[in-house]
Amino acid sequence: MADHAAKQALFDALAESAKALANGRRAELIDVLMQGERSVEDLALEIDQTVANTSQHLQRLLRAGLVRTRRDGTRIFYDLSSPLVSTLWRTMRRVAEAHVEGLERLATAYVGDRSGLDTMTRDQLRERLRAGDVVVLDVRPPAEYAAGHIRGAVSVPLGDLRARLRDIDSGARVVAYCRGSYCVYADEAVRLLTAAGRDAARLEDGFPEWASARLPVERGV
Amino acid sequence: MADHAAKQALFDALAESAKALANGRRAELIDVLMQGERSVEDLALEIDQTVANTSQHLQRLLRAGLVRTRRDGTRIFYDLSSPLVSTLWRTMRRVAEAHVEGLERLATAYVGDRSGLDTMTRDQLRERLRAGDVVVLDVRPPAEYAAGHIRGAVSVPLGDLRARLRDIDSGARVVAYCRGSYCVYADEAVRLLTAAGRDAARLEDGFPEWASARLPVERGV
DNA sequence: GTCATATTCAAGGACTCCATTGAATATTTG
DNA sequence: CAAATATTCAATGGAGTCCTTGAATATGAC
Repeated sequence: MADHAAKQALFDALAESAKALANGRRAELIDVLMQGERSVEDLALEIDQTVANTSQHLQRLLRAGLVRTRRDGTRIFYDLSSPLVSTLWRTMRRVAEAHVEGLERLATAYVGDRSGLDTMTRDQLRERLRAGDVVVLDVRPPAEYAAGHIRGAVSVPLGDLRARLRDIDSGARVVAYCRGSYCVYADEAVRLLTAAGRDAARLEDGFPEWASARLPVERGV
Repeated sequence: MADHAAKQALFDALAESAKALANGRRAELIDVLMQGERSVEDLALEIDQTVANTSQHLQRLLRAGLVRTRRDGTRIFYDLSSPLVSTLWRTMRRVAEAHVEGLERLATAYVGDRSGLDTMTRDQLRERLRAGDVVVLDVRPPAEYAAGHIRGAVSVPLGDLRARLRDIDSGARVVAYCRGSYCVYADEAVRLLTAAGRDAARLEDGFPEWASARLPVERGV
């Protein structure tokens, strides 16, 4: 049969993309990059690491081919190299959710108690959008909204929500969404809205899942 | 905002399944297990490692929840814990194929030159099966055939093929398949059949892809 | 109970990974 | 050209990974 060395080299190479994702910080990076390209410094803030360390992780992802770079003046923007990478990370998450022991406990330790929050699935939101009786709020940072958002959604970054409460039709049902199920922006938004007497719910997952399900999206401001 | 430690712990946990797959030998193990459950010794032979080392890799996969075990007398059989794991490994392979540098070179170094081999896609084979004008050979070990095979396929382990040539209708078009595109059994079979003057081709991928595409399968002898 | 077989455990050395630190490089601004 | 900013590089210590080796454990056969 074929020689063992060649087989091992092949499977070592096939495992390369897993190695690139086999680190919590790099997983966080991929997760953020699913919302669109980012500069190194920005990513470092996002994952609470030094710029030097973040840069090294990014280069590791680059060597594995999972991300690509673009220079703009003095800044370098990293982005996922293809939608396949989103798919891989999403699959990885699903497998972890199904099989990694104690994950649920860690998730609630991070996102807190969600039992008081009303939620809505993608399908439910799609129905309401079709009916037109819902206000959809994108509570992510403006740059992420600009890079792509649910069609018809309004950009209201979490920090601006309180000030802009009066702009939101007080009779309407409000649905907030953000980066995904492990993102707490939408939770905060729903709590604030509910406390203000509004009828609010969060989308169960986030924009990447909406987009990858090929539901209607828009770009720009 | 939420504390960094909890977020890091969560993403470390999400990266656990990636860590489990982040090794060539463990990748080989998952790849073999996609054909069905196996004993430790059997798996060790398959990946050319000592039993002790194989056992440790298997336990790592077990801790990550990707595989499960079943005891039968003195033997312990390992199996994938869910079809999700197959999906993950298949996705990882696709990403590596698309993004890992030099993978193609390593693949041909292992499987050899396939330019002389006639191939057939899943869709083409499905058509021919519908028309009924094709003989399909499963050239994997008998245990893998028994665990599941393409409906209508005949089990002809590679080692038995030469002896059983006379049993194969000499006028028919023959399609051989095995574990997948990185498996060389079907290549060998097609070369042998072609050399014997038969009209032979290999299925581009293998049984797991056929099954996960929900095409007709059978189990048993 | 003893033996054979299959698997796991435990310890060690070589290697790689990770976060930190401080310096080096590249680009824009003035 | 000098200064400021953004990113990368290089070196370090500590932790984790991987394979090897030899011993320990568990089950079934006799």
